Amino acid sequence: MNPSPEIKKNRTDDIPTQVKNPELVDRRRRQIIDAAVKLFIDKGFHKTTTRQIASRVGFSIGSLYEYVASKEDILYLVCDSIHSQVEHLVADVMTRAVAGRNVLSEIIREYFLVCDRMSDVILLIYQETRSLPPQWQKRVLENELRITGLFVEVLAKLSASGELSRLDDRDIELAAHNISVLGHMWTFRRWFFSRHYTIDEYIERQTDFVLKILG
Amino acid sequence: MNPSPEIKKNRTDDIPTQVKNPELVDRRRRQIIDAAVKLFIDKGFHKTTTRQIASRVGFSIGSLYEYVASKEDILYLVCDSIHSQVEHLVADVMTRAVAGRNVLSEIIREYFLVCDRMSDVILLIYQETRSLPPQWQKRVLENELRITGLFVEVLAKLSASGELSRLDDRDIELAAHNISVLGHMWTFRRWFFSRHYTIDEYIERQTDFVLKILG
DNA sequence: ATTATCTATAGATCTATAGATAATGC
DNA sequence: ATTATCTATAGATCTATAGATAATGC
Repeated sequence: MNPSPEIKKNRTDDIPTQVKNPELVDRRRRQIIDAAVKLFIDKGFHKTTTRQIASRVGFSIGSLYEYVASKEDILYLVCDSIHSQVEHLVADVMTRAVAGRNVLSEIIREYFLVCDRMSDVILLIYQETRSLPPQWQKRVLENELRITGLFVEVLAKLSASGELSRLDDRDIELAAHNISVLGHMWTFRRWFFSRHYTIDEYIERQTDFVLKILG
Repeated sequence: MNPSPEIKKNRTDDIPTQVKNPELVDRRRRQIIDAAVKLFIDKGFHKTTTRQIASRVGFSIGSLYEYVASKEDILYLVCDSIHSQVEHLVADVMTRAVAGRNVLSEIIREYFLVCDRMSDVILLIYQETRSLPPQWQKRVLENELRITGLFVEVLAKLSASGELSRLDDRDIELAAHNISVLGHMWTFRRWFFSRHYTIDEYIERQTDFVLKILG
């Protein structure tokens, strides 16, 4: 999709490390992220200890601190990785959907399914973003906004081409936020919805609502 | 509104105390809640120490533990108090609105204004509910559901009387959740919305959307 | 006597680092 | 020699409680 060569996003700029070999850093940090995500989902950030993370990765606490400078660094790596996954999935959904019929319904359906699959980590972001240092908190919020921006683009295109009713920019922006958050709502009210609705019923009814607004 | 005499809800049943005088317990716990809310908003639950809470209330750490048995107790008191405030405010909004014209718009407006005013504490609930012991977590979620239930009632009434289009029960339920969460969205995306929208514009546009669905 | 409050601290962690050791490649 | 990893622990907290003290009412 993007013609420019894939830029390997490397967080070495943001998060210093004692280790020289960049591939090793990437690999180890990936291990750290995988271990930490599970523990954070399970017990939350503050109740997870750096020792538990190290031991789950399978190396010592000393080694852990060769790859990050603080526990917050790990949380940032985790949040950034989650957003990057979600963003890729959503972008993917969109390229596939614009080819078909009923573009908007298709996108909503696929996006909500992504939210359903990722619900643990989406919840984690809602709960732990505030535990980040302010500077990284800002980054995480920018990531969130970028994902909403993908919806803005699609809605704007559909509105301009007449496939949806014409709305002003701000209505489009707001509708994009609403779609994002209604996906999240499935995750943070899961304790209720998963007992009373299937994801398919949820998708169907919410799609009808959105189409009444935009259709 | 409720004909039965006001039952003073006393949390003594849930949270044991060493202190015999019930009025004193209520008063001191109110002080503890007030101090803790501010600190939790400021630094989060885990980074607030029991000592800081005690010192902000103006008594010793020893005394604090006469009124609660653990730090989690304080968080529960805080969450419960917040929900009880919000519930009262929302219930209030509704009794006043059903008298007037444009009931639904009026309710949405007033509810969103409540969310705007209470945004710090609403955010706190989203972030810290998971730090509660499971049994109390459940209580907090029930509180949330009860507030959504108030919207369900109103929508059902309006739908039955023909003031809104007829919807089945599940659409009404879902719409009630949506309204609740769109109010919360103003609080947890405040970092974005407060820069780009006034609360009045937000209310106006979201109300138009909701009326397209229900109106 | 009883109730409420305070002081002092036990006991249990947890993060982060210093310095030692092992592995790799010249 | 250089890089990566490990062990051991300094240093800093923090929650919760035991036991002492002050205040209140009989």
